[in-house]
Amino acid sequence: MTTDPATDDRSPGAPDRPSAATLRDVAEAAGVSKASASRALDPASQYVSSSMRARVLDAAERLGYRPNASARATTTGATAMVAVLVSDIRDPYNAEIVHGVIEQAGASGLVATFAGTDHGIDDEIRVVRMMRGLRPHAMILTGTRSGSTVSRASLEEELARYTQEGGRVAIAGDDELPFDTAVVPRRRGASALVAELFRLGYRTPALIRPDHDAEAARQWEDGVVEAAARLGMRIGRGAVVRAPMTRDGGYDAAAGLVAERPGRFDVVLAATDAMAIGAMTAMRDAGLTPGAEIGVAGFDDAVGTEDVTPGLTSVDLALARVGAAAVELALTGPGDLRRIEFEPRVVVRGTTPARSS
Amino acid sequence: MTTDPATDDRSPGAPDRPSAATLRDVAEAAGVSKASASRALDPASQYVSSSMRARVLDAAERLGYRPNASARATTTGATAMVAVLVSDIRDPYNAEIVHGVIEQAGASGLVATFAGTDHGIDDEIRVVRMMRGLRPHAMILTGTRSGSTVSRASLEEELARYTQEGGRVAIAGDDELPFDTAVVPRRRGASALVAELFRLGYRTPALIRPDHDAEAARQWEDGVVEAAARLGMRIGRGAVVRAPMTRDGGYDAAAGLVAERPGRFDVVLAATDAMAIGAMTAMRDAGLTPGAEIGVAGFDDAVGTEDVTPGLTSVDLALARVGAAAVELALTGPGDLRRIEFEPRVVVRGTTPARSS
DNA sequence: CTGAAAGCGCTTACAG
DNA sequence: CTGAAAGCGCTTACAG
Repeated sequence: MTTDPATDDRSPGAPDRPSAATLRDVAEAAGVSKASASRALDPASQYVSSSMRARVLDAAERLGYRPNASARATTTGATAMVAVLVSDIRDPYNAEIVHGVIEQAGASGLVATFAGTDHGIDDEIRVVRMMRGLRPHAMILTGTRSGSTVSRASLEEELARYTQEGGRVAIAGDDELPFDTAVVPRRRGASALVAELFRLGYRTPALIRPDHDAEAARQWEDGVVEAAARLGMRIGRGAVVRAPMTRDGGYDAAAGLVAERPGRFDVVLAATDAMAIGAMTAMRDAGLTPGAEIGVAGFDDAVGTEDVTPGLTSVDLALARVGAAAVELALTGPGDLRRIEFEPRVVVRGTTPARSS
Repeated sequence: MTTDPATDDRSPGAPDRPSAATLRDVAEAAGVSKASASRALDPASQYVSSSMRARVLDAAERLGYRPNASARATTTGATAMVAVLVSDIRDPYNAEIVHGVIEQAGASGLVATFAGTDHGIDDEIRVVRMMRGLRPHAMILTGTRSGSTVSRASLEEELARYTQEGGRVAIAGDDELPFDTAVVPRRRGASALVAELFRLGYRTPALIRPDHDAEAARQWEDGVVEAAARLGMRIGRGAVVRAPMTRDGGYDAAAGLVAERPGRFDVVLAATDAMAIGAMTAMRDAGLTPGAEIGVAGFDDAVGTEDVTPGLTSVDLALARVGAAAVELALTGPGDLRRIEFEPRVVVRGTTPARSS
């Protein structure tokens, strides 16, 4: 953080730029003053004769005029833009949130500007600094961040600086930073899933969870365990298996469960859809039909849940809505530390038919 | 295209914005003129005494100064920004390209600005108009576009307008618009895969291709057929099956092949990894081990190829590099209608062991 | 090496 | 309803 401030992002050799049509061009073409042209172009402006407006609009159309957003921004002080900081756009989870952000921003007349922060929290700090120069209306952070406590403090400080300048910050994701947050309802979703399975007649779940301790995994497990306890469902000692968060991880874990605990569970819950799909295959390979003897449910309803047979029961976390909600929070500020959390949607498919208990 | 020009993207009620530190603030704090402060902050500027530069840098750091990118842009004429138009960020294919774009833009000191164009080519035209106002250095278009010929002409016209204003345009994807293009090497990749399989001893491929006629699918099939013909591999009449472009589509197609043409093919090529993974399951269900009796290969090496057992042979299209290359093309213009195409990488895994023919 | 001045393309009081 | 003028925060010749 002691690197040269403000000196690192000069643009590279800008080509000589032929001129685009300018407000003055439009004004001249329409035979009016720049001030009038500006007003005529502003739909919100009241005091404009419709005849002049028509002439100006016509001239603008003819010239292919597009107002220079930068000039406008230096006049008004802020850019019609929301900046999005996303750890990795290739993660389908982030992509879904980002999609919601883009849509909502567009609906609010703002464009979304991105910067990747693949390289951890320090990268994120750097990006916040850079983005500040753009004077966006808001910054949306998404994805989980890892990094030292020191880095986290620096990040918060940099964001605070931005809010002091009038910027708005909102988080789309986990509830871990002191700003307005659209929370991904993981815990709640896991609980809702378990409640639905209970209603369908399931009583003895087995769990396949990631072998790392990410916040997301913990929330899922907490949600499952909490609902199970509340409803009086038993989760046996050996019924929680850790495995790599992949299809094969799910396969191996389920294979183990089927071999070692036959008859001791009536439904397998996996922390991700990919793991659940692996588990389905393992069950097939063991001579079981997913859904027939034992139910299977995934989580996140992101990919492939409808592509398998039978369809995989899962939970739709409405991530695009989370992204959109973050934008709304940011744009309707100030109101620090608000929380928005959607109701996740349990999607019951063929892998969890009702039990005739 | 006859809607009000230039009147549709005024920003919503901008909050009263407390002031951010400004160049004048820095200059005053350092006791120098604005001009000097500006130069001191510009690493490329030669004529600055190091003592003054130090004082200015120090003041900037203290004040948390970030140059106002908009003001700079209105002075220099262009924004340090590349605009990316992407049809759907949730598509992993697009996400991968976009990732490359973000990285490369960042490396060039530019930020990437996005707009989604989910709603087809007309949406894209609208977005180009809007983006023009931002005066980005370049616009990168990615994803396939569908739309009428009229719409396509309008899009080209709008893009031409942008280039006349000094903007640069590059395409990352299919070669279908008259601008510099970083081409996704689908056809070439399919050919390379077939050649590699030939080398491994395979002689009689069966094909599973999507049941729709997207350009991407056609290129894959062309690449396969061409290489097979060149190498003298036989593709029987009934050996090309069309199926939905999903895991289950691949499953059903492969199940059919195994049942109807036993012994008539030694490797199954699927147009996507998802279809190939479905095909693997179908083979297992038919009592075959993928790779043992019959080889399997996917395409695109996007997701899950390493998560299955054995690992799925596939082709890495290096989409992130395609995205990065598009940025480079755009930034090193002008040079109309250049084509860059990378060598795709065939990734041989367990599903296609060498045949002891 | 440094500073005063002009200018980038807008918007917005302020006077008509 | 319309226009002349000032100002937003920068950069860049132009003179020292």
